[in-house]
Amino acid sequence: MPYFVEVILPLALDKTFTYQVSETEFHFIKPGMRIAVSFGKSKVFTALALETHQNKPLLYEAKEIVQILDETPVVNELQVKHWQWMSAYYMCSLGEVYRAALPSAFLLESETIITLNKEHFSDEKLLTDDEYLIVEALQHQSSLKIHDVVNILNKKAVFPVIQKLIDKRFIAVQEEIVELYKPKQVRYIRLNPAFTADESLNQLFQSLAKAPKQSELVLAYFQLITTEKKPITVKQLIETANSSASVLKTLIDKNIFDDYFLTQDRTDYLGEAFANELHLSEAQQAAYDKIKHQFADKDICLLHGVTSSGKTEIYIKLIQDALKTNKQVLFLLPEIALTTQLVSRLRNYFGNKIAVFHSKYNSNERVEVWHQVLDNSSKAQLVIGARSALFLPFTNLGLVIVDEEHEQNFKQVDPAPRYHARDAVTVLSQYHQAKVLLGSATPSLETYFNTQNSKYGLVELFERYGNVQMPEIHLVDLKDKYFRKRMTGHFSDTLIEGITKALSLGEQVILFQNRRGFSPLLECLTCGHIPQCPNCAVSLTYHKFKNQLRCHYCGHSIAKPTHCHSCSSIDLTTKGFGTEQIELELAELFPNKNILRMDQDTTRGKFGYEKIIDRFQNREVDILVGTQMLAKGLDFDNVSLVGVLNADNMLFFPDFRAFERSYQMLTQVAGRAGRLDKRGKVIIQTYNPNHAIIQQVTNNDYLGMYKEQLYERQIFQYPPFYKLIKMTFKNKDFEKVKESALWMCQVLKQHLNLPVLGPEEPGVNRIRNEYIRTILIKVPEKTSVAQTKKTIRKIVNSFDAIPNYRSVKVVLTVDVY
DNA sequence: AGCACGCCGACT
DNA sequence: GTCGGCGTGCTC
Repeated sequence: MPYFVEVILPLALDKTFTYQVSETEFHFIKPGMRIAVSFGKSKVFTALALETHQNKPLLYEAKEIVQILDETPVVNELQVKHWQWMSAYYMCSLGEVYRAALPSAFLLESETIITLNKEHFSDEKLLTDDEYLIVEALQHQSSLKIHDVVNILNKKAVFPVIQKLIDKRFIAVQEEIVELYKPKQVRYIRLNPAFTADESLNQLFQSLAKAPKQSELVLAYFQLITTEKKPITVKQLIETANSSASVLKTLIDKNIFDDYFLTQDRTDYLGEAFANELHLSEAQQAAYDKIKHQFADKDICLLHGVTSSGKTEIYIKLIQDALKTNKQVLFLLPEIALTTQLVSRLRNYFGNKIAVFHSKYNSNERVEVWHQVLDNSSKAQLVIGARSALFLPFTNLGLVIVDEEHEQNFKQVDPAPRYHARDAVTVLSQYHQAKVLLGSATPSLETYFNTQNSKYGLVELFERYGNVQMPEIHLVDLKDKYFRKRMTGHFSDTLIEGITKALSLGEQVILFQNRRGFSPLLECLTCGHIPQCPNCAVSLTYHKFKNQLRCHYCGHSIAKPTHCHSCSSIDLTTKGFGTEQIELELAELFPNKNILRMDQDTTRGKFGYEKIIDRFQNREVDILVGTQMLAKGLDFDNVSLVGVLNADNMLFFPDFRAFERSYQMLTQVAGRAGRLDKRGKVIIQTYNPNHAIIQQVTNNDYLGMYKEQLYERQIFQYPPFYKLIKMTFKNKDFEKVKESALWMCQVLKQHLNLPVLGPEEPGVNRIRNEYIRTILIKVPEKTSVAQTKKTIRKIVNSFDAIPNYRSVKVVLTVDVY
């Protein structure tokens, strides 16, 4: 009776695959183990075992597996269940979820390596030119990768050539699996056991009498071993003895010391928890009590606390509670950049129990955290991370905190699975019967709606920590200011006065400029020509710092032209304004002040972001200019003024969430103002001071915004009343995209009996040389979303069966953010 | 998805 | 005549 294993592959294929295994393997394999399998002609993939069985496939001969990669499962049942939900809900393959879930070091790479076959040498005259080239290359270097062969032959289709060479027995091919994960090794030192007796020890010191450096080191070793009572690292020893590696090497060569290696967890934190007693303010304590109360009969609770209300302390208290019951805690943040600040704060309370996990961590570190979570290690009782942290192999999750719950960053846009971490983690927590706390000063409409219909609990905290007052918000009417000529560049006299005053008091200023939709362009004064991206339907953006024009969609860049490409005129001017220009204007207005800019360009480096924040916190900088990055949960203690240069461009962004977003953004930015001893001030420059959103921001009227927006959402059929499923069509051929999207739209309308919008041509209708069309499907609450998705899936399948449309890429996005 | 096979246009 | 374009089918 043959044995089989059912596996998933990290590919966008919507099925499982069956491989044959031996009886021993059959009994060894457990679901959740990784198995290397060969798939297709020449590739080896890391598959994941789902189950073992003995049902021989009828239609094909199952291949044998290459090898089992794990001793014990690295993925648990709850995860697979969660992946299955994700794949169904977000309309992607299980393989895509699998690929997203595992750290890349877990998904082994296969690299075909070819070597010269020395045993069997035929006549070289039998070789074609291509074949000869390969054989010749192999005489210089012992092995070649497929990639090298591609370069040598300067063509892609190298397999036939290689195949012929194999047939002629000139070369051999081996598939080698490279284990990417190598735990970090730490070098330790110990005294040769021969010297442990007192006598031999004396002899040792005598023998070293003429080598003071060496005896010093040995002494230091004894000193260390008594104080540390644990293995001594080489680094430690050299540092303590203030010695050098060469002295130690001599001692090792003399067989006095032995060195050895141990793997270390590189995510180790050396400090200890301060065992700080957490002190909650009255308001915080009350909120904490209410959350506890809500958790008694609700699994999900929203903590709606104004900016700087001290939500973190409440989180800490709740985490402490969960950890006391030996449960794992997951803390999700919208942005990696925010983890540093938070982690250092939480370390004070949880010391070594914290593990950090996000995609910027290198693969080794991620694998370590994965193992710690899998083993329910004490080092990962609290996991802090960006959205991908929800894929960790939790076995015993007790509490999930989603901070800044409203952030759109929680939604993954590309590639599949296009999931929203807040929503996905909600489902996961149900499997674990864990509680979820969502926190925000400006909750998303969806979440707040769920508190109003009693799905979620709601706890409000309307008092700032330490009784700091909410900032006072001033509106500046730009139309009026321009009319009265009170503007200097993009600065109104009011804003300039505000900045001057704050700076004179030694306080810091934050200026916010949302660049979106309004970037500096290069325009020809003679013919009006604006340089465009050759690959995308957008104008190129001018970057003064690098003196080049860049495309924000595909990254294409050219040096700043000296002549107009259209009419050769040399009269070129920049138009529009972004952070860079604001920074320049500021330098002219306040020549003696330190100004720093924070945006995607300045935070690019490894710790670019941290460096800027650090300098600002250390008060080395007087004015910080930045984009939306500034709005995200950063706390500064000396900022008395926040200026918004133009509140309008985000207000009129063509998106059903534009108003909600603007409210959130402005409120969050405004929240950066204020100090313990002084009420903060916010100056918002706008052309629409009477706009409802601007007014609601000014009056801190979340509820007003909520009600008004909710009403609009209901009338215009948007979330939370309707679920949105977006279809995006992409192809190099403009007509093909147009026609295929139209076909899809008609068929959808026929079969769904739901509002189907489009096909629409987006504002930027071409990115990376591909034309784009979109269709939006609106699914009302009462309609079964699952059923609708099935129907859509079927229609997409028949779409793919149309020869002419096959090459059109169709991307499905469930829940559009 | 990726990849190879196979069938038609623009050049050495 | 070949190189290389992309349409087609398949992967256990």
